Amino acid sequence: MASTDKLPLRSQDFSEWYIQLVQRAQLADYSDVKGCMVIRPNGYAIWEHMQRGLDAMFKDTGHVNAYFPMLIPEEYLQREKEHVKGFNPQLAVVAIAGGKPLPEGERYVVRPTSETIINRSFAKWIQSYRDLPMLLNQWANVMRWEMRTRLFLRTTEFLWQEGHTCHETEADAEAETRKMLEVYRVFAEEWMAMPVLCGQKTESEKFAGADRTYSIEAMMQDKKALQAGTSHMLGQNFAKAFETRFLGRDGQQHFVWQTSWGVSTRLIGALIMTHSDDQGLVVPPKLAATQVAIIVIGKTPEERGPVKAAADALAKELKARGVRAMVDDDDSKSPGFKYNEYELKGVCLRVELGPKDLAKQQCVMVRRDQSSDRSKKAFVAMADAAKTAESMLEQMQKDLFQKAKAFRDEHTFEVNSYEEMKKRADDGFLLAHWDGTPETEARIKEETGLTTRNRPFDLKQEPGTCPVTGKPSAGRIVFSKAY
RNA sequence: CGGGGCGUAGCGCAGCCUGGUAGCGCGUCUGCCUUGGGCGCAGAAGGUCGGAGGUUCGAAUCCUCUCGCCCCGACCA
Repeated sequence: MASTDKLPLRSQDFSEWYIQLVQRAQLADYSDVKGCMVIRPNGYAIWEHMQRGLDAMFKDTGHVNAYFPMLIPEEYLQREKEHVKGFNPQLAVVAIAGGKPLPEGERYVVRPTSETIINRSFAKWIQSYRDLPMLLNQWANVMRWEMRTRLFLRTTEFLWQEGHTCHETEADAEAETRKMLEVYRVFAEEWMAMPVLCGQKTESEKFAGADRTYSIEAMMQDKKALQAGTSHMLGQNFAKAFETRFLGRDGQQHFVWQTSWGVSTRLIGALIMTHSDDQGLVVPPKLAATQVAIIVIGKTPEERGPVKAAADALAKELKARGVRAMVDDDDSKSPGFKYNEYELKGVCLRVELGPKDLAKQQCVMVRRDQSSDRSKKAFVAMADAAKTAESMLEQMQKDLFQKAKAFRDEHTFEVNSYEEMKKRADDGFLLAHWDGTPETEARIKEETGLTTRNRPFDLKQEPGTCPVTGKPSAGRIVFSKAY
């Protein structure tokens, strides 16, 4: 059993806490394949719920799913100058196939992202403005040979969805880019209960091959930032490289305007680092595999019999309401052991049911996000149990978001001098002026470890002075240390 | 590729500095006892100390080489 020792404390060593938690909650393991991880059923269950939520939102916005090959002819990658420059160092290349070495130029790369191979198809499929917009999404694995990896946050191979769309006009593509960023915001905030900043990335932080990149940025409990999703306005860069053209309403040939956007299993890491505590995993109800665990308590079979019957009845009622509930009748483990076990695994609501409760026709309910406070046990009449459980889950979803938002807001500051930036480098999100040059951005990163996250849409842009160079600044941007 | 750390029982570790033939916790097995916050007690099994070479009467311990893993950094859509 993996759960006899306590976790390291978040406040003492956040990295260690995170790694131990991921493994002890049986979400994922390191693989023997360097840089890769094994997502275990508990971890994959969270991904499945994420997929379900996201996929529904993509369909609502008119997108359809498709699937393209994992191997991309090397030559495709080379076609877009910035794209190949950005990804070349991270590629895994297939140099032998069918027992024969492939000559240079005829090799394949394992997709690091699919813009190029999808554009090959777009170029064939799209003839006229009547074929537009083309709105595709792909659920897939991709591979990027990163130097340093971290469970869920950055692994050599990862699972994601990548949306790829083609539009008639620049304005349409821009609107799509922003629309999908908004979909990500809603998903992050309403499903993951994770507040995010929506905004534009800087030139040096944008996607290789895009005109503009937008991101959602979240704050983890160690006050570091995590880029949780990106949406790219690709302009006509790939269209030109692959000759993805259409006959316009004006009777002329035009290159399509494109977007791409993606989120990955990194979101699982984000979820953990946003909500979980020293007891283990905390998962928002909308994404939890098990929302309610009912624990049967009793010494003898005579005692347990009626308790089990009541527990089963409650579980049935919960399931009828669409709540993911389970009954734990295992008498080989003590109730106390199970409390800790379910807290580690992130079950949202624990129901304790024993002979004493049954005599009073009640049960005990403990919300996972309040379980460290032992006074927060709720005594609930059995008649109301299902309804109460359901409303407690709803409340928990809201409270998790509010708590995370309050944390982020408490750790967001305006800073007005370079000294102040250096001093507060580890304190969270710093709103600072910047002269807009990559040189200054690079210098700040070098000297303080701070990187630009994005320029949030809702951050009022007022002119000021760059604290580093004293040059004029168009407005503040978010700086933070980041994963 | 730099910097640091670690390889000793299924898992987590101590022992190493100052050499004397291996120990603790958890888990496992047996029995009793327990079950509302990680039950308790008693007993038992389980190891070529990552590998190779060297020093020595004697090496987990000292020296050399080697393999592997982890953390931090550099890198990064």
